[in-house]
Amino acid sequence: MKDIARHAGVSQSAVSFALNGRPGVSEETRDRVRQVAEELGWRPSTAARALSGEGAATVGFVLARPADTLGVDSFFLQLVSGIQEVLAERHLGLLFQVVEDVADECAVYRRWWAEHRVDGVLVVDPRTDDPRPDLLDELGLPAVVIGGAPDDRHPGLSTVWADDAGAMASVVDGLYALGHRRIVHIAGLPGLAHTERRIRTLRAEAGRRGLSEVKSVTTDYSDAEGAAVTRRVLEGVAPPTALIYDNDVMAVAGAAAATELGFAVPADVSVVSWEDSALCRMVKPWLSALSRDSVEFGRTAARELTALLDGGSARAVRVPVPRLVERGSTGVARGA
Amino acid sequence: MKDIARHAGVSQSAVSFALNGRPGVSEETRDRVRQVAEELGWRPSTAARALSGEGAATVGFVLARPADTLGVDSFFLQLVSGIQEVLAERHLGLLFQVVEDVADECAVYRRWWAEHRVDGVLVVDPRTDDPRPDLLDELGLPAVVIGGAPDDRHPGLSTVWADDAGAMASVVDGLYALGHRRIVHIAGLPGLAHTERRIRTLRAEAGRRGLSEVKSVTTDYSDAEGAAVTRRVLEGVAPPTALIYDNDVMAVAGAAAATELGFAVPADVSVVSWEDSALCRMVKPWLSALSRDSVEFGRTAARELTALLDGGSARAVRVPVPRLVERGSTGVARGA
DNA sequence: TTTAGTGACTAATGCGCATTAGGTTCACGG
DNA sequence: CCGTGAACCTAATGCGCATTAGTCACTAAA
Repeated sequence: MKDIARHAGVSQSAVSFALNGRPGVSEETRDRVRQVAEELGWRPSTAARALSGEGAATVGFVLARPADTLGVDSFFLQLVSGIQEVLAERHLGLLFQVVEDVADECAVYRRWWAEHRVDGVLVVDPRTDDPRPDLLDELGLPAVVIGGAPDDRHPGLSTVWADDAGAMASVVDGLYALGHRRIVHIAGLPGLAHTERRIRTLRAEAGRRGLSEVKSVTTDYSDAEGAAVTRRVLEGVAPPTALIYDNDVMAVAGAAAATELGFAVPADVSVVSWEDSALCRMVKPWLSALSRDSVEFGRTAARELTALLDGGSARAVRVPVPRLVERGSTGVARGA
Repeated sequence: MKDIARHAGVSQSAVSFALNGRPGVSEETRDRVRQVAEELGWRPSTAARALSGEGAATVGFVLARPADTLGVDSFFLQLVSGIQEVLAERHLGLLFQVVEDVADECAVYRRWWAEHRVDGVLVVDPRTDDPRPDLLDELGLPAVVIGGAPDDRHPGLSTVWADDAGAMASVVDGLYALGHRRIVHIAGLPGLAHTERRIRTLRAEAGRRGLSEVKSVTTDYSDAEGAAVTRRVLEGVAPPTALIYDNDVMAVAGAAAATELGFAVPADVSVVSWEDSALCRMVKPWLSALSRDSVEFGRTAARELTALLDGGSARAVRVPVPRLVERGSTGVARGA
């Protein structure tokens, strides 16, 4: 800025006013300063800006997953991509960190907060009994929870969520209409808010229809567990006629396992994946899947966070209910 | 720091000396200051540190991919995970950005540099005729190129690379030994350095053995193109007996396409994937794949970058040659 | 007894920006 | 002709830290 001031023949303050749209300089001078700044390729030092109270111009994103669990998962990359798109417009940086568990994640938030490193954070994989909302409230760190249900106890946090309950209800509706009465839901990690929501909804739906042979089994989202659970339930007595998998990886692995056991898909057993991706079109038959726009999900979350940073108040935003894309893996229940 | 100074009954300078291990304070005072800092949960403001010449304590990572291409790809997430692991030890942040193309990527580097936002960057997907090394040289931004071959013209850049040439040679060796003479390599994006290296090596190996029916076809890495190219080459006259795919997504899609066309794997056509992941074990038969440790790849790259930041000189590090994991998709060539 | 030296600390400065408090000039009204 | 305000600009300050240049007391050497 000193250089710009010298080149333009004005004081540093004038440069600051000119470049930040503050009053106090003539339009003429403003233009001249702008031009010089342009020529010099000047960009404000984020450090200096941050130091003089402008915030860090950075948003944090922590992914709490053991390194070996980071497998084939298109969701996060797409989510991040959407987040970026919105943040980039505002020249906000995304500070990304992978940690082992939620405790480490909390430590990262504390550190970022103490270091004034981020202006806000995006929280994923909310859990039942989650320590993070309390912490973020305590720290006063603006935050958007992605995938959590609206939560009255944390009025400071925004929430961007998909209606899992509604989606589950519609999936069960569809399967029921096809004659399915024995349904197993191969769920994701226990303790995750959306896992629990889906499980609760499935139970409620089953109860409503008087279906006793409907249950959920939790897993770690891996192909291995997806296949293992599939084998276990299909080898039992009165095996299910429909399987709902909480992600695409397990759905594909599960469908393969079923086929190996001699169960034809969808003649003997229908398969639904709760995540749509190229994976679902890599097996025969193609898997019916709940499709949602993860990139848009990310955009929405980022928009909520920037709104919060702009001083807006927190709110809960519901993204469209995932849509069931019927492909070849769902059909009429055997014997129905 | 002012608070700490007050609580400990010393000057701010003393606090700074004490906490940074500088001489000028007694051990007794140092301990007291440390303790007070601990109690107050103090962490230095990164902005202030950066402003007083300590660097931004941040490393940049740009992924130049159109949003819709960010599909099922375990490589990057694993790579980032490994990078993180090393950076976290040093309390270095990772600034992550997704952009459309290399031109945008260069713009991001320029901006980061001007804003003093990062101390160094990690560059992925190096290309033939890549503008990035020149730019980074010009900016004087420490950088590690991931996946590029050593490059004499940029003595300032470190390189972490895998020996694609060696791996390709060994794959061709193996296939040749199994009697394969007609081999098609379904390569990735043209222009990527490693794509070109593999193509060149394949051609050389074919030439050495006098094989005329060996070729490479470039794609965009998508399952769709993988399948399309597979169909095209298998439907031609004298179809290949072995297919080498540059990633797991195409390998799986290609294997499925081959099966659909009535080509049994591996009886009629052998399939090798250049990327190993859970995907390769989701189809029957399981795919033989070149396996490498992406997490460790990331760790190595991050270590090289931190070495550079510590003032070390640039070097080229070769990671172990990917190992071919023989599974069910490779076999003796029909008629051999 | 003086002097130099050393250990332990404080005061002062600068990093690059935003901002607040002052200045100077000019036009206009009384 | 003075006072007054507006328009435009400059000087000075602070953000939180690292660092350099002192300051002071006390000890060992001369």
